[in-house]
Amino acid sequence: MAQPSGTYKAQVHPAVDGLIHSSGLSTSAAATLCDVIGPIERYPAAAVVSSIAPAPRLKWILSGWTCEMRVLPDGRRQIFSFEIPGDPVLSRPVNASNPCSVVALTSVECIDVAQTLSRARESERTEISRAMNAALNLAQERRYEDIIRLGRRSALQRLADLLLEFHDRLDQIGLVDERGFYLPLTQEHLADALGLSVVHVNRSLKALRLGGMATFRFGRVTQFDRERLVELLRS
Amino acid sequence: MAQPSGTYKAQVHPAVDGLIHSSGLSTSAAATLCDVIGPIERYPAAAVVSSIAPAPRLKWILSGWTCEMRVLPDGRRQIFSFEIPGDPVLSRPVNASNPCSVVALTSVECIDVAQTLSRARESERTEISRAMNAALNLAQERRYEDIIRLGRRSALQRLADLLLEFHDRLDQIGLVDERGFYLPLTQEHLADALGLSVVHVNRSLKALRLGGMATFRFGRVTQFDRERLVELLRS
DNA sequence: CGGTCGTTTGAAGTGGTTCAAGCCTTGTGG
DNA sequence: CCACAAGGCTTGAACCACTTCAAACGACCG
Repeated sequence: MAQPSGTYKAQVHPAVDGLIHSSGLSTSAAATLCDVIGPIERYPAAAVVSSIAPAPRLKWILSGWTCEMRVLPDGRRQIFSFEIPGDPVLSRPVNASNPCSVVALTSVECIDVAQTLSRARESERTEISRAMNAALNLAQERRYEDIIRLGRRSALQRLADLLLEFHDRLDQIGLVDERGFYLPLTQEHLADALGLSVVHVNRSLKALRLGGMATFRFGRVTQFDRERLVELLRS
Repeated sequence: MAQPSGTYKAQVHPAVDGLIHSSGLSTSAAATLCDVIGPIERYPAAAVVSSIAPAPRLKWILSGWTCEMRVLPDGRRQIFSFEIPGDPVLSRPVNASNPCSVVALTSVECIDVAQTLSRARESERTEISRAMNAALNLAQERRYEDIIRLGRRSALQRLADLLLEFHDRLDQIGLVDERGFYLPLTQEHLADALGLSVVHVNRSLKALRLGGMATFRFGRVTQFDRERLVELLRS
């Protein structure tokens, strides 16, 4: 799973695909990035991706899923975002004022951006760094959608909206085929992201399934009908 | 309302106070900032603070309140954030993919940050620019709290949490006195920020009032009991 | 093959919405 | 200075979306 030798193939590397897509990284800079990818950090599912240093560190996901989340005093959780290959994410040191932790949902491979950048030549360093920032910005913009989702949508719409987000993001990195896409989450994860109870997520998923709009089962989304899901958001 | 001549007095300038507080701007750089404050843009209540240029422009609020919001297809609104003097806010050109508009809630005075920076000397320019970014970052971090508010809190808690945020932010710029603070919003604004109906905001405000935790009436918050409001969030 | 975690379903309760009407406050024009 | 209009606030009653609790079922793992 390290970088390929020499030439870079877009199709085999969803993460690089994603960065190119979200930030307009040039293919030549992308090739450089592949070459200088530093020590790969690996985390098993459920591990916390935390910065050991006292300052936040920017990580870049090569493979696997993570989420940003916080556990509330009463034990309930709020998930703020999900990261897939090609996404940058800020991992912070664990302390009281930490707004969120980054948690691996599957086994995860990622790199430390600053560390990898230090291995690149000056010229490409700035371009890659700019691209990472652009991708980070894009993630920030998504938060507006998150807030609308929580503030002004019904349970069914929240699910539809989130599934659409997953579909479109995974599609950009080539992880969607005609049969659907993998979604390594439990219903509880969806509940914690959408501000709903697990039970109600279950019922809403059933409604989506019976309505023929999307089926989420065994970690896979199938029967995904983009048009009708979008339609659902307009009511 | 232009900058004072020569010396800078913290007490008379809530906006500068705020920037110092949120970003650790040095008092000398703050004095420079006051001196170079560029053409002041003025907007009446309900006006849209939009960038005429095709690119987003960073504005810095001198006086008055604004909010970031979006109107949904069905006419309902979602308010993403409120800005008070000393806050930076990104004003975007109006177009279809615009995530949000900045709207003046009172009459507002602000400056264009880039324009003002161009009037400062190199050395102070970087420091002021860094401070603006730090303040912008702080606003970003607040979004985590916003999401928890919407995702995992009851109506009463959402109100308590938002009032606490207002109180603490206004306190930092010296806009709270022992009698309380001004809050130039309608109940509908609160509803649109908290993802609730106006009617329910009204009932919840009544509950807070009867519970002796806070009274919001006629654009003023009084009887503000910080401890009990914090207590309310821990249940 | 048993245990654990995740999913599914039912029944009852509750927090928030919607609709509708009346009231209060503020601003405006006569 | 008063009358009126308009917008915001307040209240009641009915309804519905979502939660909670509880129990059973299914899939996966050692």
